[in-house]
Amino acid sequence: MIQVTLKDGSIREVEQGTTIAELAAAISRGLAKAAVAGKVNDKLKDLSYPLMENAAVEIITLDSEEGLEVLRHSTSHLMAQAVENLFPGTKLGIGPAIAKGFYYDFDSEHVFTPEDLEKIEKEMKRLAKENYTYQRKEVSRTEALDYFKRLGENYKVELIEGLPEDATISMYTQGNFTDLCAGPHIPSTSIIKAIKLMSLAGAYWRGNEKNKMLQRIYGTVFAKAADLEDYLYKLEEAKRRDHRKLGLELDLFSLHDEGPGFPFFHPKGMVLRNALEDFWRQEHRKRGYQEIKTPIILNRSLWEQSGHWDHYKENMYFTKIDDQDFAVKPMNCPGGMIMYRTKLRSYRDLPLRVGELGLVHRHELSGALHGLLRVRNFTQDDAHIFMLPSQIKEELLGVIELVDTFYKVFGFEYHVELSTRPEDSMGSDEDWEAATRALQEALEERGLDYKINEGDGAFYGPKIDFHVKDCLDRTWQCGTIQLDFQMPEKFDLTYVGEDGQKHRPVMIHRVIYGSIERFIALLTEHYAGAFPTWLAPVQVRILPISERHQGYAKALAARFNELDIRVETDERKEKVGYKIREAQTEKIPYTLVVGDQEAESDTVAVRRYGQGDAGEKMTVDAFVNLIQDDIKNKKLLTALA
RNA sequence: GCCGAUGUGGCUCAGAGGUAGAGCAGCUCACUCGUAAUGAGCAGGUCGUCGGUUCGAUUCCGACCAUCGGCUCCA
Repeated sequence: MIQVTLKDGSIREVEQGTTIAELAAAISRGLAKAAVAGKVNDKLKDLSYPLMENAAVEIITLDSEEGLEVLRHSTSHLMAQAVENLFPGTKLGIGPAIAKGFYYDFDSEHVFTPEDLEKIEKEMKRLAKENYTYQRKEVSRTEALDYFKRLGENYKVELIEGLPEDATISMYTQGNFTDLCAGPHIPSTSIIKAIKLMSLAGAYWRGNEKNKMLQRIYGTVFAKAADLEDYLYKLEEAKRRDHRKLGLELDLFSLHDEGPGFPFFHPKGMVLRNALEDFWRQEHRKRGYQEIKTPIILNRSLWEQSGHWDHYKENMYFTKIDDQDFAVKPMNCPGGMIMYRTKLRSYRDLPLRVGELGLVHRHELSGALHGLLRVRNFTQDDAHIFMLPSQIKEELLGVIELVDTFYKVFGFEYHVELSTRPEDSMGSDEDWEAATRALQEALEERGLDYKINEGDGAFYGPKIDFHVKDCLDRTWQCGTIQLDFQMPEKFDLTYVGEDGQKHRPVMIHRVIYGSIERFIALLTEHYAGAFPTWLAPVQVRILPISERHQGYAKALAARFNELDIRVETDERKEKVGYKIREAQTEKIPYTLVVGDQEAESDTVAVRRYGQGDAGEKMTVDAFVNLIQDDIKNKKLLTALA
């Protein structure tokens, strides 16, 4: 007999060789039915895995993310099986589970079409009903290689050859289909029901653009149909929130063939931008930042000095002026360096916090452009902090606090990643280590969890990235803090220390919004276009009921305008219902209906966005107090879109 | 940049080898109206661009441009 410790801490004695499935059955019938896999000493295993010694065992069901992951992975095999049945000779790439589904990469002469997806899905459903079991077989390296070589599965062969010497190589078979796979898998295909193939895409073999592009089919699967429907509904909701769609509908910005990736901001988009920038200036002023503006175009020599010429050239735009080479800035820092050098700095001046809302241009690949989220010119809410080495941690903490303050105001969740030295970089190992350690210490002192991205740092220093989560659960890098020992060196920046000698300052590059354009996109999707009052392009719209109320409406508008409340009057000869509908469509936070009753008593009938009531009557003063409080406190709208 | 799809009036979309239609928006007129669409009329497009096939193409073919979904990259 052996002892197994279950998730709840209880210990059970079972025969040696008992499988996880049998263990589940011994615990309860329900569990046996729901079980799809098991976890032995924290390692995922098949239900058929025999327990040979004392271990901690957990039964995995489809209620958990891990269970779904197993299901999704197994479904990707099922899809590959269907594809092989329908399109014999298709070569297999890889087919993992991903966040909300799975994919499989195929290499086929045949170019898959959306109609094929329907056929494949149908075949998958047919195969699922066949109730094939997923059978694991451990094989030797030679056996595995022989098998896949015989089938001409060269990608699988490449994978096997890349496996470490001591790796256990396993293959899984369901029906007529066998795939190289570490597992685990669900016991049988009949569990797979709520499936949908989603889309087709090209994907490079092993993610390397030098390799052949394979055809990737994305699909998803859930434990039950209701979950799948819910997921599809959320995708629809996300489409409704798409900032490209809302940006057009709300007249915020536009993109044109004449300037791919170079957005045009409309008056309403500018109001939003300016509100974000005003808030930014205010918060930065409070924290001792100064603001500067450096040129867009600067001489080649500067970019050579900064290292951009060597490390960032592919992303830059160039031009010639009077026969000399110039570059359009892709970053603001070199300009900031020049600024620092305009006078002799003392240690008493440090830390020097210098902000710049700087317009940068970067050549992005045409296929990467995406609304305002990925553009070719954007405004970074940049700042460079020049400081003494002893001030590093405190300054880092200051920036982290600032980022947190900002994101909280918008109600964004975020997570943090730390990126270390990339291959193409400059500087000494010691500097990089010191910089990385400083970032790490600041994060730890702040008590923030973080993920490490090896080799993902900027070419001049390691960085902390802040990733904001949007309504589609996509994450976007917004804020970033980069610690830099290189630029001060390259530009020979100095300060005079207490000892009267020149010393080298350390520098931080950082952004909070990241890019104003991207941040606007995120906000648009996050709020579904219903911006909180402090950001709303139009905060109040006044609707006179008939022409004779226009005078009162205009007088009110003038009053609000004086108070810096963004107001519009809808004087069209339309019914109130029509105007209300339009105001709601435009997601204006406050709509004021004014007729005889209001005009006589200096009151307004207030209707808030998304709250379908007739609106409460209040005096104009009371309304002013209400909206000013709303604006001042940057209140989030509570109503849904 | 790469793979695939798409590209028709401001917006959403229909259409067919013979030289284009709808709804919304816009404009005009009537209605002066109390919380999500009043009615009628008018106007608006060299069907992404450039070539080719054809008696004839916006419709078929090719190239290019842009957009969309991914890959790669990144604020």
